[in-house]
Amino acid sequence: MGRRAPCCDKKGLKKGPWTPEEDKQLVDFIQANGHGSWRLLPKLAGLNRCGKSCRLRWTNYLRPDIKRGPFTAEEQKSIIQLHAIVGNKWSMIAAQLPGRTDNEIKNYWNTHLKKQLRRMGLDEPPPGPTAARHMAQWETARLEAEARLSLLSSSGAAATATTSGSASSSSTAAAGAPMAEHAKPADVFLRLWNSDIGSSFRKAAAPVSVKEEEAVLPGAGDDSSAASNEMDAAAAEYQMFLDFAGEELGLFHGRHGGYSLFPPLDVLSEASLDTAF
DNA sequence: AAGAAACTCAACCGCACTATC
DNA sequence: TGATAGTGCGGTTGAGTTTCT
Repeated sequence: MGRRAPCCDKKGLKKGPWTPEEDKQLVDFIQANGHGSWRLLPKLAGLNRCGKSCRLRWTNYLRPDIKRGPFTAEEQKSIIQLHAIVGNKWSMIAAQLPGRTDNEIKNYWNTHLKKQLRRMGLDEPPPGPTAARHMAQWETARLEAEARLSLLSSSGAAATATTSGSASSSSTAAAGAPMAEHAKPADVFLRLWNSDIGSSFRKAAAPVSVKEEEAVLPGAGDDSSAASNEMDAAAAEYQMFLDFAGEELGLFHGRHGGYSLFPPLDVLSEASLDTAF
């Protein structure tokens, strides 16, 4: 497929921040006519913007169902948990947080959570010999999860077909479309997270990263093999976590972007979330 | 009080995928 | 069947704001 010309290469199209007038024009038009073809929309709505810019503005800012304001503790937890399994699939994560956009979650992750986790020693450690190993564990686990998605997708994911219904795009789900596939409020992720496997994973994850840091410090090194064993154990725990998610709970159903991985947040019991941490 | 540094987040860019012709 | 159009997604940028020195 050849490279496409950028949609905004037309001279004279406005870029940069949207004015309240432009916002109103866009909202009025979409409310009256729907967005239809994004490429045609700006012309029809009388906006001097490219369609892509209009779509972005609408989906990330103007959509009526967008929840503004700070992320709640529950949302933070969900993001962290989901990110641990699916990685930077912001649209998938957003699909589980009604009213939040992928862009918002991505920004929140990059500016708050990443930093927070790093402080706790749970995110990518600083560069070094053990860092590569630590990162490799996480990356391996993440790739495993993605491989499962692809595998299930290519093998038809028969079980999924019965529950997925409308293979709506993640952004549609994020836009508040009803998620028929989640009619049964089975808080699958909580079951996983609260299971023995989830519990042991949680216990293993934090201390290991601290120990692996100590293991590379001069003078702290006579126990490096023990630290290494613990890291292997943590990797194994995480692997079990993923296996359990994929095989026992059927968590990785369907093609990513096509179906939701988990039930929407609003079916999750707040109390269970609190006890999960 | 002022300049520098750090932070935040809306918006843009470019690639990838699907649909259509 | 290949080319093209349309759209979605993740990564990145940069202007505005806040905090620090």
